[in-house]
Amino acid sequence: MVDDVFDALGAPARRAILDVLCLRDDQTLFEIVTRLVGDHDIDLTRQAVSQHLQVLESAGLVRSRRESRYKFHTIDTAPLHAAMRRWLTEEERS
Amino acid sequence: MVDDVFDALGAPARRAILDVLCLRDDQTLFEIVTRLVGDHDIDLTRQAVSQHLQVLESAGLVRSRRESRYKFHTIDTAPLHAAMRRWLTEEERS
DNA sequence: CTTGCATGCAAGCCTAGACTTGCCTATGTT
DNA sequence: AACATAGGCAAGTCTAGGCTTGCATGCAAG
Repeated sequence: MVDDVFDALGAPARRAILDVLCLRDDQTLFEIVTRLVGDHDIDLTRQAVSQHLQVLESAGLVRSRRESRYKFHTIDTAPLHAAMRRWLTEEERS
Repeated sequence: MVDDVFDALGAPARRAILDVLCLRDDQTLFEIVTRLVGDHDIDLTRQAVSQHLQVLESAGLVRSRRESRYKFHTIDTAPLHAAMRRWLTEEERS
């Protein structure tokens, strides 16, 4: 579970997707692609971003909600907190 | 810089190395290899572990100290703290 | 000074996974 | 009905990097 989080964060493209989702919740696949190209100079196809979102979702870092033909994606930082405690000392875990 | 940290954490073997270094500081390459094989069922050659240590060191997650023919490795969690703040909200950064 | 131990360097192999291409489904619009 | 939009699926390509192999270096002990 924690390993999935670090594997997901291993790809720069997925970190950029989290950056995009961090600024605004409930974004569709097309919105994310548009912002990646426009704001991050990352030129990926829609399918590539879709696959990255699947990885992020199965790692628990992204939650999605289907609404008619749209699918809205939202970041979930909870798994991040759990993952980071792995190498912290006792007092650092606060 | 922060990207280097996440790239370094992307490989399971490197996370296991950090696990080993987390339990005890100032371990040599051979000690780390021995503990990986014994405690983590990770069977890597000395050279593989050495290369992983270089990646971890250039990411700032491991500091090393040379003493005659031994090289001692120590974990440094400071870059972790900086990296984790990337997707946290304002109040979460505490 | 030879032998053994701890590590470094360089080159090649080889697989995981990042990315694309092409086609398909579903929903909304006209 | 046709058409456009939002997304999914599956198969193939191709490169980064994880890992190995072989040799070199540096230090210590006998």
